[in-house]
Amino acid sequence: MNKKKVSLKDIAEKAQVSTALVSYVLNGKEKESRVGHEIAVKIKQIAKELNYQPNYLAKSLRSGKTQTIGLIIADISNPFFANIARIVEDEAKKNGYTVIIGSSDEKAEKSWDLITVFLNRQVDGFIIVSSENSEEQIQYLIEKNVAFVLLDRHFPTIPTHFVSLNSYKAAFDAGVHLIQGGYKNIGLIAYKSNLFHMQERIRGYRESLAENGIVFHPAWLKEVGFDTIDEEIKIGIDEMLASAFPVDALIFATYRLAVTGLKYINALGLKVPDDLAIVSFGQAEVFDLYYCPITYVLQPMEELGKTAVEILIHQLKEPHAEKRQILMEAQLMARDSSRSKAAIS
Amino acid sequence: MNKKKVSLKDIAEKAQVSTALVSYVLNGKEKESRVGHEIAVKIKQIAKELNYQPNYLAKSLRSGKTQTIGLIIADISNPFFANIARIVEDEAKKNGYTVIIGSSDEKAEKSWDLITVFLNRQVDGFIIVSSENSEEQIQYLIEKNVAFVLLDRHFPTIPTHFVSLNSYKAAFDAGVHLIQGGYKNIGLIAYKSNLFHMQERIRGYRESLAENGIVFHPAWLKEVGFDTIDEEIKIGIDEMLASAFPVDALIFATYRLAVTGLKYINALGLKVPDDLAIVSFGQAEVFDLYYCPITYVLQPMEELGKTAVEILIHQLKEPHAEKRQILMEAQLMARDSSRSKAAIS
DNA sequence: GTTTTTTGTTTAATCGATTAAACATACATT
DNA sequence: AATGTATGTTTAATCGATTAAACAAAAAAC
Repeated sequence: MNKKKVSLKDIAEKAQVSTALVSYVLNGKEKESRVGHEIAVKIKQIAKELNYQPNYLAKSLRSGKTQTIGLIIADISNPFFANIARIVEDEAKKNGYTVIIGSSDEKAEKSWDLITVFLNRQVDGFIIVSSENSEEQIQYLIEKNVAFVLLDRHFPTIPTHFVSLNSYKAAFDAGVHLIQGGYKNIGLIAYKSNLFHMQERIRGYRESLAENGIVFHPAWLKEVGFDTIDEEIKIGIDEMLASAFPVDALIFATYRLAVTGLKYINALGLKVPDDLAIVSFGQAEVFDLYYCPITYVLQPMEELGKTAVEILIHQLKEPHAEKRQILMEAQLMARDSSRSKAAIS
Repeated sequence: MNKKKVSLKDIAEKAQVSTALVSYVLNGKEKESRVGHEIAVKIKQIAKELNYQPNYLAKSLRSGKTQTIGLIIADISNPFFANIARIVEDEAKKNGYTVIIGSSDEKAEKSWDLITVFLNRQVDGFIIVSSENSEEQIQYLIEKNVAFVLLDRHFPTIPTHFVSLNSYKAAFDAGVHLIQGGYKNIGLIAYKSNLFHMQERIRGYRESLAENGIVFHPAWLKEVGFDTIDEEIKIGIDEMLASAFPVDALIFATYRLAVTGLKYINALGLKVPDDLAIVSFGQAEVFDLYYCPITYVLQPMEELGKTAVEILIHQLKEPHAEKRQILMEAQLMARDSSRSKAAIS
């Protein structure tokens, strides 16, 4: 990284003026600072000639702003989050911000680390997809007066800005969709997590049964641990199928659960949807490629990401505006994996 | 972002010494700068008490180093690159570096943008997955004496550090594998690209045929444009099947081509591998989930990513060491989609 | 023809950390 | 006692940009 970069001073010298003038001109403050017109033109010309690029570090040091956003996501290897990351990055760039991304891998500890590192890097604010038990981190940010928005997951008891999905409604719709298709014994595989959005998915599912007069059986709900999904999903599916009321349809509460579950369903030789109908949260190419396209809950990723950026940037400008809390609606994309029982020969 | 941060000066005042001493002590230079022992202890203690965190901006401005790496990948929505990104990030962090990621979406223009933005942000160096026709960018970096490593793709005519895959060998192996399985009419779907790794995949494929006495037919090779893969793949597959020598096996040169191609193969109602055997580059969950697990070329992602970081960091320490150019070997993971013809009933 | 205003430009402090060089003691050497 | 050598510590410049305040010269006001 050689070739000493062009600095304000270089321009100043070449134009035979002080750096102050150069700074005023290049920041469009000629008017307020009443810079002479010819000089202003000259400075602009020299700046262009030398291809001057201001030094962000110096700027940031002075201003206390880095024009950088820290994005902490729960799992970069999940295509949903990878996509969100890309959207956030694009949107931020449009607004003159750079994004630094970190993946917490669903671990509160890693997310603490990232917060520390990013704060050290003087990010202007955060967009966070929270992991379980990270409430104290959020409290910490609030106390420190750091700007942030929660994305995709939020804590109903902590007043923060957030943009997430109406998980209750989405799960409810998924349940109703299956019931209307003639399925009666509907299972749900979710994460064992106290995260609000997960609890809401469970609640929505149960409510869909209740409201349609279907008695819920405990074997139909399996909550699996993050670190043991492979084994637990197998156990869960086995139990659902072997129960006194064997399931004929199954909802997966996340993309990863679906992928793992479907592998096992394949291994068991079950035919979707004849033996088992499927609806899943999250979307991905996988669902298209499956021999029987998978019905899924379409999350408005583009909007989620863009809105998060928008809220954060607005917050940076007006730190004390009231909290914006947005719940977006998902859309159920019905495909073959949940086609009506009547339609199955 | 309130609560004025603790600075060196704060510590200095509290300890009644100059900032110089504080700096020496906290940077472990007590010995060289012969700082008094009691004072050193006192300073450390106060620093801990106040939970002092140095200001990276100031440090960087002074030192000219930001401890930041710019990672430019070709496509963040491709799980292969998303994974690489994660590996690079982890490895960099272990070495005290932060990574800023940008996706060029296979466009040279976007990649130019990213280079400019990242240089402005004073990254110490780059790890780049080049897009087509970006040679001049590479030349520019060389001229500017910027540290960088090419990852996964390189330009054989430009002397740079790089870590990539032995694409020729991998494609050759894929061809041989199919031939040994009894397949004789083998097609390849690749990108229409002058990128070296793509040309090498084509060369390896053709060589595998040639070396086994199979006459290559032009209809067997389809090169599709980045922006028109959907349509072109359909055309390509149609032509391969309708040709005078209809293919009984197909190699996809990348993950994305495979996903798109398999969708079409599904739509055509072809059975893998009975009607058509498949081998693909890249790996992903999709390949496990397919009704018939897909044979793929396993790239040593972990090593690719780690080595790239290692080379870059070494380069930052010793800018003039000779170029390290590494070609790693892929491993063919044989699965059902290419099982031997003899084994098919 | 002073005084005041306006216009145009420079000076210097600042952001926070680093570090060469200067300074000030104490101790050792002859 | 005079000089030299360690041992501690402070001063001040530096990285590059911003900006309040000081300054100077020209134009307007009385």
